[in-house]
Parts: sequence; C-alpha cells; structure tokens
Amino acid sequence: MTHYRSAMASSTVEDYLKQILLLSAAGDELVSMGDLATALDVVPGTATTMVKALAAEGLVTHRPRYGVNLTAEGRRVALGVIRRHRLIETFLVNVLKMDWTEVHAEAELLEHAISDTVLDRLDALLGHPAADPHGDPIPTRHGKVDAQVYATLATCLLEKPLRIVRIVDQSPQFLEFAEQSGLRPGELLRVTDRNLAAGLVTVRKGPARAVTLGLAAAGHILVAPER
Amino acid sequence: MTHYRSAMASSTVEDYLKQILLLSAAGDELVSMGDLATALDVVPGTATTMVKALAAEGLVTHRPRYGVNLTAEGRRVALGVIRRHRLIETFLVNVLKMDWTEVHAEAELLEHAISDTVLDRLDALLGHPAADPHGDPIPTRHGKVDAQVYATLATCLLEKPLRIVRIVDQSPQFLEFAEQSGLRPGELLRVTDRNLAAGLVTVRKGPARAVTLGLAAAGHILVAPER
DNA sequence: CGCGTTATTTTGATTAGTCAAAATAAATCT
DNA sequence: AGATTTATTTTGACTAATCAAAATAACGCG
Repeated sequence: MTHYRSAMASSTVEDYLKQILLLSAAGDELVSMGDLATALDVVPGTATTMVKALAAEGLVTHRPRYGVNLTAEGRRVALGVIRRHRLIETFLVNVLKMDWTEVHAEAELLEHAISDTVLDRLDALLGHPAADPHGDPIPTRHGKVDAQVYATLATCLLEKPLRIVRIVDQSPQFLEFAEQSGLRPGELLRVTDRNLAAGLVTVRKGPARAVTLGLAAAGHILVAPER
Repeated sequence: MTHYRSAMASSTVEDYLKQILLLSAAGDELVSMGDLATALDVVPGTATTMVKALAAEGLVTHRPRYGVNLTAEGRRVALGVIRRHRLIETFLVNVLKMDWTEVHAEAELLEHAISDTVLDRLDALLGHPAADPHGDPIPTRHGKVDAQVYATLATCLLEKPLRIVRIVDQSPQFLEFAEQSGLRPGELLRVTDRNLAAGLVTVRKGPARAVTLGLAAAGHILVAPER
C-alpha cells in the first residue's frame, strides 16, 4: 500500500547493497563473497544465494567465483541507505545529544524505516550537513558524494599541523579509544614520530601529552593538512 | 546480537498485539478474528494462525471461535508499541513540523525500529508529553495510561462549553476534514443541535459559523466539559 | 605439473509470515 | 428444529532469508 521509496527494496536487500558499496571502498573493485558474508554476519552460501538474486534484479553484477559489484541502480539504492544512515547519526548526536560512539548501531536500525519525507525534514533541521559526526560524507538526495581523498595518520607527513577529518572504523571499541585519546574529527594535531618497524605512531596535540597508537589504527584516522 | 528490547518481538508480532489492544478499546472484550484480520490487512486464516502462535508464547489468550485478548505480558508489549508510536507522532509534529494529518503512517513504520535509548531521549526532548497531537494518551515507560473516559460530540450535553481532547479516527480523510473544520484537539466549542433521526450534529465555535457533521463522525471526537 | 589448501557454490532443510480454498462450527431465521 | 448464512479454522502451498554440509573451482607451492 504505502510506497515510500520507489521500488521498495527489503531491508535485507538494502543491507547487502550498502555493504557492497562500503567494502568496495566507493570504488569499483570486486567484493568477495567471504568479505560480504562476514560484514553481514551470514554464512558464505547465504551471500552467494542473495547476490544471485540481486543480480537477477539488476542491482549488482556477479562474476561467479570472483566477486560482486554494484550496477548504477544498485549504487543509487546503496547511496540512499548511506545517506539515511549518516543523517540519522548526525541527528542522534546533534539533536538528541547521544554519544557519538554509540549511534552507529541505532542508525543501523532506523535507516530502513525512515521515509523520504521525514528524512528531508531531518536534513533541513540539521542544516543540510555535508558530513556525519564521524566525518563521513553524507550523499545528497541525488546520490552525489564529496569524493575527497585524505591522508591518514599512518601515511601523512611528520610534524605538519593536521586536522582530523574522519574516523573510518565503526567499532565501538575503536571509537571509545579515539574518544578517550582526544582523537575526534575536527581536532588539531601533528604526528611527531612514526616507527614502521615497530608499527607505532606517536601524535601530539599542541605541546600536550603524546598519544601512541598502532599503525593499523593510525590508518583508520583520516587527516587533512591545516593552515 | 543487539538486544534492544527485552525478548524482542518481531514487528509483525508487535502489530498484532497493538491492534488487539486498540480493538478491545483498552478493555477486556474479546477481539474477533475478522476485525483483527481487517485491521492488519490479512485474510482471516492468517490471523487465526498467528493468534495461535501468540497464544503458545503466552502473549494472548485465544478462545477458539470466539476471539482473542491480551495476557498481562502481551499488554505490556502492546503498550510499549503504542508509547513508541505516539511519542514518534508527537516528535514528527512538534519538532519536524509535519502535518498532524500525515504522521500516523510514518509513525507506523518507525515504531518498530526505534530503541528504548533513543525513545527516552525523544521523550525528554519533548518534555514527557502526556498525549500525542491527536490527543491520544501516551503510556509511560512502565505501561501506565491516563485512563480517562470522555464524552463525544455524539453523546455530550447540548449548549455546554466543551474542549476537544482527542480525535479517535486515524484515517487521513477524516483528519483532513477535522482540520479543515477547525476541530483540532484543544479547540473550544459547543454542540448547538443534535438530530438523531437525521443523524446530524451541529457545533459552533463561539458565535462563529456552525459546522455540521454526521453522528458517526461526531462519535469520533472526544470532548471534556470546559469551565 | 599435480596436489593440497582455501574460497565459493550447490543442495536440502528450516523458519516466519502469508494466501486460497475447503471444512467446520456458530448464529440466525423462518 | 432444520436449513441457511456467516465467521472461523484447517490444510496445502508459496516466498524471503537463512544455515549446514557436500561438491566444486581456483590458487599456490614444491
């Protein structure tokens, strides 16, 4: 009866498409069934079955035994889901004052239930934000994303002033750690030392106490040069 | 994995329980399978099957061939759903400034996806409202409802000043009509004429123009004596 | 190249929720 | 009371999404 979004995809379908987009790193590399299954917390056989169905609907292209990626239509749907997810997260943090380390799971739930009408109101209420509280870009209603390539704490220049633009890890543990260490989007800092042999990166905020983190973790924190 | 609400009921189960509560008029009369099936837009056989399953879970008591009503546990769940529904409606109207004639369907979608955490924040943001924009009471977190029995425009005294407390019809057409006629919750008026033979009721706001409506419609507008 | 490891696909079963249509019980009306 | 109407229940079948486990294909290494 109610046709909120054109050609209503089930929330399962939406999750598959979203995850394929996120795993292909907004690029066009094939996503393996194993990775997809892990991300969606199903067994690989389930992913295969579902992907074949999605391919039959023209939402993905499947190269059996190699992987899957999105068609233009699949990408359109996936971007819609991501837009909803990120606007909801922004709302939860900016309006409901929830902790930015806990909103991901909440948004995961709501992203499939919110209508375009409500979403547009929310978007307006929030002032049409370009990024969510994690610093992830919010696609527009028409599926455009600010494609910008950032350095990470693992790759950037030493001693240069940097601003954190984004944390690309959604796990509560990691976000909790980042929060505790003052590594939030918007914060100003510099990398004072990077020991690739030991896999350690040391960062400093102004003259204050240093924080040391592993190379892998450092790679999840995107930064832009400042001043 | 995520256990938002204790003993997570599927949204189908939630809908059945909610509808049983609403159809039994918050009372304890048995709800017929026919009425339940109509309300949920399924065929009667489906309702029977589902009700048997709910009975097996201890959420309802089913007297085969006669009807169904809620157990204490089923009622608890149903009141939770209704609380979520009405708080969401209130949010959509008061914060997102949506039209009160269109929020019902939206809330229907969101009520199954919102977590208790988010709901509590919403509740606080809205100032712990006692009723939604239709005037329907919002159950507390602990399942208490302001049980108050109101007169309707079909039953109240003539010429007495009245305040509209609630509209008990969710159909957009009816709400649209009520809106157009200035029959919103909170409005002050009096019934100047009631012709039971013709099935007509005439109401007047102050000395202004009269509005005439059918007896059935009048029965859907709850009022309380004023001054 | 051939053999073992690893990832993917297939197959067969399961669960929740649904419908269509036949069977049955209750209510109603002479 | 008996016959007919009406509501409810049962039966069998279907769809979406899933898992377990067997079958198959690709990869990598000596």
